[in-house]
Amino acid sequence: MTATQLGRVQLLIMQVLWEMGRATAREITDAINAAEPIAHSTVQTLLRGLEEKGSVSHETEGRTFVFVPLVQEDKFKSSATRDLVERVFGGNAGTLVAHLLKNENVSRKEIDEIRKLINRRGKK
Amino acid sequence: MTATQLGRVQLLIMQVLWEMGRATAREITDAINAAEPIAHSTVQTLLRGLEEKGSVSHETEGRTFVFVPLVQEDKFKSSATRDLVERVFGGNAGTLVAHLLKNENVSRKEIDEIRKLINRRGKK
DNA sequence: AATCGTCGTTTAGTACACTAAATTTAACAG
DNA sequence: CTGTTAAATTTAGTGTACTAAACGACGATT
Repeated sequence: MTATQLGRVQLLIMQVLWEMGRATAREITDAINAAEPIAHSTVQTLLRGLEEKGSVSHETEGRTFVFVPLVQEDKFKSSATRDLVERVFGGNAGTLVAHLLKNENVSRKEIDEIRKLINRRGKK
Repeated sequence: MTATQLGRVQLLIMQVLWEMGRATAREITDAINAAEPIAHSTVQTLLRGLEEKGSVSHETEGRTFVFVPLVQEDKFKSSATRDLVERVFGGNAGTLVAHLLKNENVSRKEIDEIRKLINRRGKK
């Protein structure tokens, strides 16, 4: 069950909220506009959709809506990752990592990070 | 550029083709039906869409179409993986692995596999 | 030869993400 | 009190994935 399914732009909105903690529709529009053009009306519509889905909530502050994320970033990452592992890599996370190492350009620095993590995990 | 974008059921079809190498529409329908119900007509429609996109091709064998995959499985996996890393993990593959180890239930067996891979890579 | 079943093809409809224009609502300056 | 501005809300249009019913071709069976 992929409870936390987000579209591309919806994810952008959530990322702004995760980073800022709370934000108005206008602030979100501006933040996204720094990277790519988007209409304010679009952001508002998507926020309503996200609120319907239970991904965000809003508080009325004076006369403007301040939106806050309800879905946790980690929860979403888990959902997205599990989805990829399940659908593309037959449910085996190791296969995904193998693919990363073999076919994707992973920097030496990233590899070192991974080795550290895996060794720490091995000690337990 | 996410050239190789596939829907959920389209991916199922491709997986059948990747596994079998070549298959008729009927064979694909049967294979998917083993796991979940799907109408033969749906499979046929999706195959046409996949052919339009250039993901598959067909050869006429007697009076039936035999479909073959054009897109390579590895290419697709790369595309899907890169998409996740880019959109969800800020372009850092190490972050994805860190997430896997921290938040997903990865079996000891899979962890051993990963360690082997990473150590072999480290030697270079 | 007539009909039957199996294909591929055409057409239609639903659902959803995304986009944005149009409308309404609310504060506030003058 | 009234006009301007900026916000929220409503409404509508587009693209795409998915689903499947309806149609047509064609060899096989009788």
